[in-house]
Amino acid sequence: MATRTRRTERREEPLSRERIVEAAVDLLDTAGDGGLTFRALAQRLATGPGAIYWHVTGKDELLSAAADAVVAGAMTTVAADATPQQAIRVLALGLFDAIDDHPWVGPQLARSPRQSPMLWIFEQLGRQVQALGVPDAAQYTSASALMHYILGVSNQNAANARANQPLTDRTEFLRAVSAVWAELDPDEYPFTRNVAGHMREHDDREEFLAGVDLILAGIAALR
Amino acid sequence: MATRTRRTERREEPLSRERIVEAAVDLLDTAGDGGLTFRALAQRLATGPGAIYWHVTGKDELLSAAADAVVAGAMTTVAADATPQQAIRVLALGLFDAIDDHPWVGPQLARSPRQSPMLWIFEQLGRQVQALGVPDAAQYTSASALMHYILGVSNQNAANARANQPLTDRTEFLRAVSAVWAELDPDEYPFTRNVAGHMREHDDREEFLAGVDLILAGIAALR
DNA sequence: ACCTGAACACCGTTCAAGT
DNA sequence: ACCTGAACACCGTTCAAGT
Repeated sequence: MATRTRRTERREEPLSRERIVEAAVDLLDTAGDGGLTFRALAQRLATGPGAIYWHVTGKDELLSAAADAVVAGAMTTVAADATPQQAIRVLALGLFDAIDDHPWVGPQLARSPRQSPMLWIFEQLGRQVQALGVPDAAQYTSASALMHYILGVSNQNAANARANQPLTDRTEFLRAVSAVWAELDPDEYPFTRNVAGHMREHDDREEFLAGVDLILAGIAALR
Repeated sequence: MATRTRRTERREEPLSRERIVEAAVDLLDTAGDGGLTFRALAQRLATGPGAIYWHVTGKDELLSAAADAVVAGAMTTVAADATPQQAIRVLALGLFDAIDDHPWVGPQLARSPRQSPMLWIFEQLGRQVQALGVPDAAQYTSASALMHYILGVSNQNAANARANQPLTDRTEFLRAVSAVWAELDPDEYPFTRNVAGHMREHDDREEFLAGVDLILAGIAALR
């Protein structure tokens, strides 16, 4: 008998929801927010645009599924012996990095109709809030504050990165923002001008975690 | 001489950036996120689609300008004799209501290239943070936490309202969410199930303000 | 059951032509 | 300077026809 090929030849694998979503994520990462097209996706999958509709109801479901996949991947590892505070920081950084890698996820999360990825994030954060010993009546508020801060900053960061692709260096980018802010009209933007200096020596992720800690301090004050 | 018409006849006013943006806001409010079309907008302005391009560079600028107009309108009134805490609550509620009235603003704010409306919100909140006596190094973090929480919850609320247009009654809607959450798999969503009950008797705007106060408590802890 | 790809209705944007 | 509207390139989605 002839030797079997070691790994399956990349021959015509059948189309599947999984393969479609995977290709969609790849296309979104590569070609950006407007790059996901049924025609481009079909070409990449070596088929016609109509074929995709057999596995997926439409573009909305496709985007939802793509966001689902990214968020699920970002939330896998939660160390069992971590304190709630540590676990929250790990979750926060995981989301921050995932959204940085997949900038299209942010806008999608809010629009999602069933918004299951957000519910999952809410659940994960809420468990840690519970473990912190927050009284029942304040648990919703606490988890909500953490989630919205985390997603808001992550989105903002991703949008900035997308808008300033030329400046790949992060410190260079922050320096540029700082310079723009320092030039603002002092009568209209006194505060923003004032914090412009702080921006120059500020590390995104540390700054992000400082915000998480601020909210954790607020939560602690509730006990 | 014939009597003059009391108010100017709505005859062919010349096209202007202002009229275009106004019509765009109206169209977005009426027809929803996908309702803003150059053809529909041109029809409403009794002209051709090409005419709009003389006053506006494209759809992105149009959306930015529309969001700008809404945010500017929401941030006008800040009482001079209010405490910083009160001023922050007023700003927060103003944004909450504005985004509730114009649900398309949320997604737009994040995407905005120059994102000037967000900078303006940041500035307004930051001034109050400064007035609270927060040390310089923590002012950025504090204003950022407030802004992202406020915009996140407001967007979420607007997205929910848009998704559940049939249920106009708010308490009815919350009851529905509560019922769905209570039915979640206890192994996968223990926390969310647990707070489902709290949702039934929860007032959106009060809950929203509770979150603002939580962050204010965190800010106070920094002093 | 699953795929193909032409066809439909619609969109943002351009541009020669008008006033 | 400002407006008109046909035309272009592209999109999501459908569907008769194939295997």
